[in-house]
Amino acid sequence: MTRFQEKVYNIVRTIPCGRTMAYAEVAKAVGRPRAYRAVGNALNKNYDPIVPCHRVIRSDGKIGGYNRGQKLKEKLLCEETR
DNA sequence: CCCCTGACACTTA
DNA sequence: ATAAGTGCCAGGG
Repeated sequence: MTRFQEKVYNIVRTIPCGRTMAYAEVAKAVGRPRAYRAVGNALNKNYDPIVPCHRVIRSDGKIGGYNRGQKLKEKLLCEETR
């Protein structure tokens, strides 16, 4: 586990319910505003349920991807954003 | 060390 | 508004 991913997971973990963060936002939080690609990579490799990666969406407001299936991510967001 | 990949973002056509 | 191209960062082979 690299420090980068560790930081990314930490940030994503701080995302409260009904709240979403863009990959760029997380990247800025970790100190790499231009590393949104790496952030997505980290989350993609991450399979830990302790990290609400489904709260992380694209800056466009789109769902983006999810290691468990975007459909599920969309559903989860809808449920908690409710 | 170099090349490829990836859950993105921005610019231009 | 949508599609395609380019730029970016980190990890793995």
